[in-house]
Amino acid sequence: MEYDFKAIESKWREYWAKTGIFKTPARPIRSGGPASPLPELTAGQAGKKKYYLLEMFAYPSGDIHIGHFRNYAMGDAYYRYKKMCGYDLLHPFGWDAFGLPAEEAAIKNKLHPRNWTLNNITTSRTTLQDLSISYDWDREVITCQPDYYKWTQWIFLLLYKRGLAYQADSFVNWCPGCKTVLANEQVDAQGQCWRCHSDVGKRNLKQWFFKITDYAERLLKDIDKLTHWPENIKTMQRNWIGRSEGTEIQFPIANCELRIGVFTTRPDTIYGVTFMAIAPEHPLVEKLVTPEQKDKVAAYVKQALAKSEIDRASADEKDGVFTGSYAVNPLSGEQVQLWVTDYVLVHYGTGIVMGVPAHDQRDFLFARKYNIPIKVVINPPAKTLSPETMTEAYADEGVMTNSGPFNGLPSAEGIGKVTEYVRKKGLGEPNVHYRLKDWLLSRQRYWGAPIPMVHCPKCNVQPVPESDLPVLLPEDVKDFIPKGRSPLADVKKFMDAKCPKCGGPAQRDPDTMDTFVCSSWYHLRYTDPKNTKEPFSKAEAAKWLPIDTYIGGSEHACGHLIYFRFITKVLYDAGWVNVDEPAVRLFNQGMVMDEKGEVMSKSKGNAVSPIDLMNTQGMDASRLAIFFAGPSETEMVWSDQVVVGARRFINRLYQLVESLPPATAEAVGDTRKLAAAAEMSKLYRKMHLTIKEVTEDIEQFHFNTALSKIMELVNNIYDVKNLLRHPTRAADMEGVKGIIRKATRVAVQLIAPLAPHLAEELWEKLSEQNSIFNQAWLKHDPSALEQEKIELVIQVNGKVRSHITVPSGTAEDEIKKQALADEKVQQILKGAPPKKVILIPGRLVNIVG
RNA sequence: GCCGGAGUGGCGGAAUGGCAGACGCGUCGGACUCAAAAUCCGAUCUCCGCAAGGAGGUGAGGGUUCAACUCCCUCCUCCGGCACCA
Repeated sequence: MEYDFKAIESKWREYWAKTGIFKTPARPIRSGGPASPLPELTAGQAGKKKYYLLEMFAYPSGDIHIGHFRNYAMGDAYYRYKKMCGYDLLHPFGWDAFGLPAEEAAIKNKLHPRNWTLNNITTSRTTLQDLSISYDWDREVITCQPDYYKWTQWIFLLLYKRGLAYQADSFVNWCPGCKTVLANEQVDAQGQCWRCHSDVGKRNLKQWFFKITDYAERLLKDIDKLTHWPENIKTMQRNWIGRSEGTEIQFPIANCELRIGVFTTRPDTIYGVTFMAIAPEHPLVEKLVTPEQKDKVAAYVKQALAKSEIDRASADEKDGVFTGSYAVNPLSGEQVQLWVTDYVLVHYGTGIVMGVPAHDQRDFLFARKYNIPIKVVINPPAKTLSPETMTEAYADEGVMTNSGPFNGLPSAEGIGKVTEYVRKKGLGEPNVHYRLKDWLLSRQRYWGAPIPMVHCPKCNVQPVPESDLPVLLPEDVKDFIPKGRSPLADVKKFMDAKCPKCGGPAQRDPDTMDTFVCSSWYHLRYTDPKNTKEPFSKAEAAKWLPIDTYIGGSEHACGHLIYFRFITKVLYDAGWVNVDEPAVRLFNQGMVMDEKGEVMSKSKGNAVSPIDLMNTQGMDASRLAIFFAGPSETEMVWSDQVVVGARRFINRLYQLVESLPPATAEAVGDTRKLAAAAEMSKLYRKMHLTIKEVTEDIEQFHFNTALSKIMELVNNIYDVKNLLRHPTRAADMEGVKGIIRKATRVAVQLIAPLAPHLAEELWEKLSEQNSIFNQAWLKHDPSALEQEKIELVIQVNGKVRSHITVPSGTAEDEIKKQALADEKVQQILKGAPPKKVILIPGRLVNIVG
C-alpha cells in the first residue's frame, strides 16, 4: 500500500492536539527536590531535567515561509528528541508584533496596524499549528498587546530607576524614508537604513537612550563564558563592542581657560602633534571658534552635517576649517592649530583628536592638503624618515626621536612611559573607550510601546508610576502617516497627562520604543506569560532559565543578541533573575535560497509556502528534505528535487514495516543469541552503532548525517531481508525475522524526531499503544559494538595494498607478522626487510619499506 | 584594509591525522510490465587496461608526518561581518 501522507499526517496532528503532548510541565523535575524561589540550580548542573528550548520569535509580516519553517523544524526535531530523552521542556512561541511594516501596510491597505498585525498572527499561528511544530501555545506572547507592553514599560522604568535610561540632545541617525531616528545597530555598513535603505542622515534631537555602555566591559568579558556560542557571533560582538585601550591627554587652549581632552592609542607619538582636530558636531566647537573664523566654521559644520554618513566616510579627501584657536602640546609646549574636520567622529573617544601626520595616514592626508607641518617622531628600525620624502604615514612601531626625554625608546615601550609621565603630571590618564554607543530607543512612530514618561513644565521629566502602567497606546488614531515627529504628539487625549509629582498639567512623551526593547526580554516573559502582577515571577524564571538552546539567524549578532544579553544582566543586577547570561547555547541556522541563489522572502515573491509543501509533498517528506540537504548552519537551496529522496525513503521504511510478519511473531528476546549468523550479527551491530551515532548527531544538530545513518540502517535491513528470498538455512529463518523486526523498530524510533507523523503511524503498526514521543530514547549497548573479528587495512608506504582479518584481541606482534606475511606485501617488498611497521589498533598496519 | 568561515565527483554533501567520495539526487544498465510510471537489483571520481590490476586525485604551491581533505606556511577564489574607531 502506498503511504497516504495526507490521511496519516492529519491523523497524528489531531492526536497530538487532542492529547496536549506539547504542553509545558507545570513543575520541571529537578534533582534534589522541588524548585524553590531563586534556587541555586543553573544549567550544566548534574542531574537537571529541565530544558528551555527557544527559537527566535517572529515578526508577523504575513505568513510563515520555508525559511522560517527550516528554523522551526530544527527546533521541533530537537524538542521531540529531548522529550524522548526524558527532559521537561519549555518550548514557547510568540510574536514581535510592534514595528514599522505594520504602519506601512496599514497606510497601503487602509487597515489599522493593530488589525493588520493580529490578522497576520492568526494566519501564521494557524500555519505553525498545521505544521505540527511542538509549541506550547498556552505561553504565546504578543508584544503589541497591553498585557505584554505594560511590562516592556516596566522594564524601561526599571532601567530609569537604575540610572540606565536618560534623555539627551544629540546628533542621531535619521532615516528620511522611515521618518524616524535609528539605533546605530539599524544603520548598515553602507550608511543606509536597515529597512528602507535610504541614506541615513544626522539630526539633533532630544531622545531616550539606554546606557548600554555601562555594561560594555561585562558584555565583552562575559563573551568568554559563552562556550557554546558560534565563534563568528562572538567575534562579531567583540568587534562591535570594540574595546580600545589608550590614554586621554589634556591639551590647554592658548589664551583661554579651556582644556580639551584627546583619546589616543599612540601617546608615544605626542611630540609629533602638529595640529588638533575636532568633530563638527562637537559642542565645544562654538566656544573654540574665534570671531574671525566664525562664518567659515559655521558654513563648514553645516555642510558636514548635511552629508550622509556614507559620503562622509567614503571621502578620500580629508577637509576641514581652522577654528582660529591654538592648543598647547602639554609635553613639548608647542602651539598647534585647532581645526574642525568631519573625519573626526563625535561619538568616539572625546570627539577630538591630536593630529600626528607623520604616523597616521588620515592626519598625513589632512596635513598635506593644508600644508600643515609633518614632524617625524618614530623612526623605523635602522632607518631615518624625512617629512619631505614621505609619501605616506609610518604607523608601525619604531624608535622614538624628536621626543625630548623619550628619545631612543622603542615606541612600544614609549606608550607606557608617556602615559605614566602624563599621569604623574596630572595631564592625563590611561583610559578605555568602546565603539559601542548607548542604545537610542526613541522612535517617532505610532506602532510601538509608548515611553512611560511625562514632561512637566515644573518638575521636568517624571516617570509614570508603576501602578499607572500600562500607558496605553491610543487605538483610535487614524493619521499615523510619518511626518517626522511622532503621530502621538497630535493625539491630545493621549498627550495630556497629570504630572505624577506635582499633579499639575503635563505632557506625555510622544515617542514609542524601538521594538528591540520588546524583544530583549520576551525570553523571560515565556517563563510566566500570564502574570498580571509582575513581568514574571522570580520563581518561574529560576525554574527555567537560562535558555538551554537558542535557535535563530546570525543577522541578529550585533543587535538583538547584544540587547537581550544586556537586559538580562540588568535584571540580574536588580535581583530578578539568577543568571547573567540568557542563553547557554546559540545555534545559527542557515538561510533557505531559491534556485537562483537568492534568499527566499515575502518581498521577493519567491518564498515557498510550507502549507503548499505539506499538501503536495507531505510534511515529513519536506522536513526530511530540509534536514538532508546539508548541514543545519549552512545555506540550503530549495528545489522540488530535494524532496524526491526523502519521499522514497519514507515509502521504503513504510513498506518495510508493512512487510513485517504480524506482531505475534515478534522475537525481541535475547537478540544476541539470535545474532548467530554473520549477516544477523552484522545487522545487530549496525543497529547499535546507528543508535549511538544518530544520538550524537541530533545532539549537535547534524540532522543530515543522522538521517543518512538511519538510511544506511534501513538499507542494511533490506540487505538481510533479501537473503530471506532464497533461504538456505531454514533453521535461521525465525532468528533473521526477529532481528529484522528489532532493527526496524529501532529505525522507527530514531526517525521519530525527524519525521514525527510517519514514526507515530509506524509505531502504531508495530502494535504499540502509547505515543512514540512518550517512549524513552534508545541507548546503545557498547558491548554490541565490539567485534569478534576485525578487518585491518594493510598499507605499504602509505598506500593500501591489502586487507587482513584477525580475531579481536590479537597481539600486536602477531598482527604485524601476519601483515608482513601477506602475499601482496611480499610481492612489493621483494624480500627486503621493512624499515618500520606502524600498527594503529583496530584500523591499519603501515609497512615502511 | 582588518576579522571570521569556506573551497572535495555531473549536483547536494560525508570523512577533523589512518581505506577520500558515506548517504542522497542525477545518469547508465538490468528485472517487473503489452507499455509507461512506480518499485526492485547493479554500475557510476579521472586516466590506462578485456580483466586482474595499476597510476593520478579533495582551489594552487611548499612543509611537517610512517600516513594529510584534515596540521603548519605562502598564494588564489568565494561568502559573511566590520571599516576614517584616533
